[in-house]
Amino acid sequence: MLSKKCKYAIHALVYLAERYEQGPVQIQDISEAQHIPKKFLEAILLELRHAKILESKKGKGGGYYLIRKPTEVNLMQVMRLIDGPIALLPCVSLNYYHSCDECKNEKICGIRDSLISVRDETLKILGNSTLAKIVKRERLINK
Amino acid sequence: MLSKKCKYAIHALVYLAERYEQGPVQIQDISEAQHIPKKFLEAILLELRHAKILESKKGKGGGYYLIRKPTEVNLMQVMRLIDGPIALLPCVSLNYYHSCDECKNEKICGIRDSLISVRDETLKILGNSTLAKIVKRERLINK
DNA sequence: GTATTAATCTATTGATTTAGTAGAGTTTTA
DNA sequence: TAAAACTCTACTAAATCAATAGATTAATAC
Repeated sequence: MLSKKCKYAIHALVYLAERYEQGPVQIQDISEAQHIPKKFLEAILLELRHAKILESKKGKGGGYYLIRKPTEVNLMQVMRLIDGPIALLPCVSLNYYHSCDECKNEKICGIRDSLISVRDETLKILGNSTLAKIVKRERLINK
Repeated sequence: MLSKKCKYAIHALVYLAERYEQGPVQIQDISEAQHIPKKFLEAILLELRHAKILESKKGKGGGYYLIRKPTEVNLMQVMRLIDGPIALLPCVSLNYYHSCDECKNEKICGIRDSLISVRDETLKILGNSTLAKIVKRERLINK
């Protein structure tokens, strides 16, 4: 399961993608529209800024905005950033690999095969789910 | 990520599947072979018994054994039992569904589509990963 | 029928993670 | 220089995870 933090991050990013290249959006605005606790959201947006997905502007007229194209930000990136590994076990993780201490020999483990398949299928779908596609989908539904 | 509990459960079940219809296996035996803390393993095996996957026998010559065919127990069942939902959000879960309180309208949510795809692909792979197949895989590797 | 073996049940615990909150500080703009 | 808005540090309550301890019950062998 994704953490609430991650779900909030995705919703905030989709919200910002809808307003791409339309100037900074205030935390308050996102917080109210998406029902995300403001202080919690502040921390999340900061993290996305540090990851160079967002940029911010201080002072009046300030706020947050996307600095990558909505076609270039996907759910795989966001989930990895906020929640860490996508794989179901550390020993099949590409970005957060470490071996299971209780396994003597990883090569002999019969469950890794299945978990590698799950990982690869999941990454394929999430890597393909860009903010642009999500925004498009929501606009289609609303028509 | 799977909990350690779930990983332990899977390893214990694979161990018992290797010994299917060969009489009860003691907790101590599984615990040592798979490097699982004994007391923790006790609780896990009890849970698997309550789920009617295992049965136990007390006293001398006692232990745990599979009461379902290894072809009829798969990773999807075990993960759901021990860790709960497989879906990435409660609002796309088949067995543990509940709506996101902050979403006004689920139909309009553009991220659900992707998460439903992830869920379906994951279930397909895990549902197909039976203990029998895992045991077979390990035997092949060992040859 | 008693000793031994092995699962069962109840309960508690420490560490970590999650989901926030509080409040002072800094930067920008009007 | 006041107001707006992000930034940073620190703290906290609750839940979950990963066990551990110890007394109890049931089955078997002798």
